[in-house]
Amino acid sequence: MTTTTRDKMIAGAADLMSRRGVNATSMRDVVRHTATPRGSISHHFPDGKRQLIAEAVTFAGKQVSIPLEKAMNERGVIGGLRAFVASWRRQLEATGFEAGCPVLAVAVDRYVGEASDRDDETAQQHLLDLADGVFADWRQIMRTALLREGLAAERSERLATLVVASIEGTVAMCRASRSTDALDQVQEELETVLSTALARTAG
Amino acid sequence: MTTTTRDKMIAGAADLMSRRGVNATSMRDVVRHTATPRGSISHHFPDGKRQLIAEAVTFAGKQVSIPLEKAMNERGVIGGLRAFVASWRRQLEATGFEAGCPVLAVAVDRYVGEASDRDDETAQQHLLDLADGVFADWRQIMRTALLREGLAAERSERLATLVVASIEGTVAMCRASRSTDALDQVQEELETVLSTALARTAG
DNA sequence: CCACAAATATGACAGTTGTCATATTCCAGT
DNA sequence: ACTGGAATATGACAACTGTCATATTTGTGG
Repeated sequence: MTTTTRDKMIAGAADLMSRRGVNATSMRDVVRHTATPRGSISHHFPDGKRQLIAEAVTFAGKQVSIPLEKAMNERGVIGGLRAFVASWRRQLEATGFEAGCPVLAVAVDRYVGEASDRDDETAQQHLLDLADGVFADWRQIMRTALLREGLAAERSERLATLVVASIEGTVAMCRASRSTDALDQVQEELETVLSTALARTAG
Repeated sequence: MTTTTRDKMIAGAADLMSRRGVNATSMRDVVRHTATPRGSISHHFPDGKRQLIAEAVTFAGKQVSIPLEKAMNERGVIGGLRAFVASWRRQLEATGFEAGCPVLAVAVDRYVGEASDRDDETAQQHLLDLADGVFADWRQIMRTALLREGLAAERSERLATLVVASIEGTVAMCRASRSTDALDQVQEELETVLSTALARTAG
């Protein structure tokens, strides 16, 4: 495939960003980690590191949202939540609690490129907008599933936000504690909250 | 006071870390931002940047936990939750959604110092342990307050984890969206969850 | 007033970063 | 076979990083 090198760079950047953060991930690290040619960076990403980060964020976003939407459609809200949590647990355990969420990394760890100009400010916001769009995407999937099972619009939106935010926070905390205990606890409470909210609707 | 320079450096480091992340905060940035003498860094922090980060994390931890514990004692669980959320909302709005949580920054954005030796691995874990300790501290305060109002031990622990994790995640999301909407939504749902859990106990 | 340690100033160090310019290789289309 | 553009290789650039060594200042106890 023609785009293999490019895709490997994007996936490798997302992986490294999720482990170390944005600024601790250098382009030389990416080519080392993915065994890709360094000379191709400026060819595949003419706008430099900022473009690579941007593509890594949308890549990571889809990598989560596509199976999430599928699970929601096939297994309902509770099943979808379980799949969502399970995928994060898998990622934590498979990497020895090294990898977290690259989208959260962009939201927390601002990339500081060439300073001075007002390009700086606007380019920063471009990356933040991208991360915000991914979070909004995930929330939207959750919200739609809750709506479909009969929950009110505003309640669905609030619960969707709670689910995404709490799991993002929990994944970061699990990385710090090198344990999935927090994830287990949050999963149980979220299941309880969603179940009772849906039961109240049905009853 | 003798420790004014030192304290200004610690507070400034915590502030910059909460805005840009750990690796995007250089020691030269800290002295620029706090108008402190650069030559004093190695004097006040002989172990270098890692020590400054460590002190900034514990400083930020206490800055949250002390008023949180006070609010929990004076106003109960719901009041304490409201104070907790309000302090984060204040921080977001006062800084134009620039500042987030420096402890989360340490958990997400790994500081990469001098490589090679196994010091690397253990020193990394020292910072992660510190962040984990702060999160555990906040959770403990929440858990104790829930216990005191009659909730079962395991439920208290789970709910405390949910509260801290969801708010940490929400603050990061709000920084990305430059809006407190997510915080409003999460606050409302958390209040509902805690209220019904406590009501079930009392009734 | 003096001495002595704490605090600050200043400059240098090797290493890394993102970016770019220039060469070289690869490979499909004719 | 060959040509033209895509892809890769290689090295260099200035800027920045954390750290350290070496002055110089400051403030306080004698």
